[in-house]
Amino acid sequence: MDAGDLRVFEAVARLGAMNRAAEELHTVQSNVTARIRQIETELGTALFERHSRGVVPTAAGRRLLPYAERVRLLLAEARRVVKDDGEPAGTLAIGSLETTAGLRLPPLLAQYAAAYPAVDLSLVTGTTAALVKEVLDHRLDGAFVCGPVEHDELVEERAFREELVALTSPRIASLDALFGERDLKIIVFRIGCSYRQRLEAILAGRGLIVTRSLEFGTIEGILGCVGAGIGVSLLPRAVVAEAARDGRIALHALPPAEAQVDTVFVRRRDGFASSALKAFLALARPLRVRSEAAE
Amino acid sequence: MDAGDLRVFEAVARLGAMNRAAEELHTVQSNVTARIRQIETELGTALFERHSRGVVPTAAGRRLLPYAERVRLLLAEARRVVKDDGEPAGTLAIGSLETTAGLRLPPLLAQYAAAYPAVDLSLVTGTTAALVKEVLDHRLDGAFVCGPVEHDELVEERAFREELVALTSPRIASLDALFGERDLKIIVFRIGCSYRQRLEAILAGRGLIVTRSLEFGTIEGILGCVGAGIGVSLLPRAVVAEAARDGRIALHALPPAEAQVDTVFVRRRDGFASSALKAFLALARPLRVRSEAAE
DNA sequence: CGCTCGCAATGACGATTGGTTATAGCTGCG
DNA sequence: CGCAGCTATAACCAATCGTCATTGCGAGCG
Repeated sequence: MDAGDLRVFEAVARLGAMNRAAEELHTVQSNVTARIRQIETELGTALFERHSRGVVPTAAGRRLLPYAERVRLLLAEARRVVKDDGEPAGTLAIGSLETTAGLRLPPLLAQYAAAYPAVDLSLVTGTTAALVKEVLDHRLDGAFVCGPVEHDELVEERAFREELVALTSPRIASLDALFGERDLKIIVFRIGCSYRQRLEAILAGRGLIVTRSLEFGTIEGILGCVGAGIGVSLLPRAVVAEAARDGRIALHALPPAEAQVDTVFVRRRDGFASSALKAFLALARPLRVRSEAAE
Repeated sequence: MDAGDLRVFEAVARLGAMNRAAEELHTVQSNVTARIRQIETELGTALFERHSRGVVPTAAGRRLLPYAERVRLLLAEARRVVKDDGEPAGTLAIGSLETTAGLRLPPLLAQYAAAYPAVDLSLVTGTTAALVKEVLDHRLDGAFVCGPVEHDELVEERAFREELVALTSPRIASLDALFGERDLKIIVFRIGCSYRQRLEAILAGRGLIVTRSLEFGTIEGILGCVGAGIGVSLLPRAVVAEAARDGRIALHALPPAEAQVDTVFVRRRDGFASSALKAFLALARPLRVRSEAAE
């Protein structure tokens, strides 16, 4: 039983059929059958129950499955470690909330890309929950998300502290004045956006229950909608300061307990941090200090 | 690069020569050379510097080395997990201090052996430091050692609480009376015995500096030597109670802070606990309660 | 009931890889 | 220089792996 065996085993277990596994592995069914049988005889245990519609793992197979993934991940990590000679290189996949990506990251990313041209840097945006999952599944090296996360397998460090402000149409003088409005909606980036729950809680604290919502993919979309009086949103102050100066929207400060939100950088605790990631952290950490000092 | 490749890589790195690695792997040198070269071309990096007297790992090779072991351990664990159907079976290697092995374990081991005849149980004795190392190196499933250990990779739970008593010849009325003795020695099981440091500290606290020591492999040896007035020892009360009743030696109680010692059971935190080990823990835990209640 | 569909098992065969043998080349040492 | 100890390389052999074609089996369906 070596790494190759476990790869075919994993494919069969996941797809539930040697046929499809063979297809995915770019080989033929008989080959998969033979290798599975070989592993089974080597281990002295049946790993699958064969049925006419496919195969299902036996208890032993279910026990083996997690090891197939662990071995795969470990070998992949070994390859990366061997190639990583301390000079940041290769790929670095970072995740971020939409607002953080727009507000805080551009200078950081530009600086990083200039300093380490050998790194293939990629940035994906998403919600906190989605990004955390991506990090856990080894698809992202790390992510800026809404903290705290407090997950056993992750290590997090505070990156930025934002002041959230409520956004409304310029016609609205204060949050309390929202009571008169009809058909009010919560306007957020996406379903599952981290700020959404917080906004709902803030409004609920003022006696406003708003269940309908709109999702946008861009800041501009949110600003336009809020300005038109369609709803209320919650965003970091710095993101919307300009729009407020232009009179397109009104900002409503919140008490610190409601306004303060920490953006944390999460990464996996286990395994190894590539040189590319280490360099990124080294570049990002000073920002955190500056951000704290600015308050 | 699969598991087999890593095994030959590991042998070459450890032995510092493809020649000797080939011998250990029961193959020939050219084969080892070829596989190493193949891994190197696959990874695109040299893993060894070749010299006329052998090979030394490059920086990349040194980075890869720990992964070779981790993959090996992970695959070995996978095999065990597959075979482990919940019914305790296979091997169970337990370590223990000599005194614990003699005093506490016999009924436990007998009970375990009777309840789980399918398990090939083995017990080795040694010092705390040696046993901890054996556990860390996967050579023991767990060990009873002198606590606390407080190692990141280990989980420990208190098993027994012993009262240590000082042993002297019957002629000595108290520890303070030792001042008159000449050529006094510390008598312990072995170099590195966990109780040795404690005994030295206890004597030092009474103004006695004893640097010479004797080591024995059996309780009887220690008792004989102590009884003959050659030295002083420190052992759990229960171990030596009978000898004291017979008048062969004198016991000297110590204040609780010095006398109390916890015997803890340590095992690796990571990985998995075999059914054989789980069953052992299930059997051992009630003993702990009884031991505490007896105080 | 018999047909077909989807899937696994099997056996024969070619391709690729891994292992073996023998030999050459390098380096430090007496 | 020649020896000892090591690695590199080429040629050959064996085992494994992958492929193709075929068989067998159970489920679903007309």
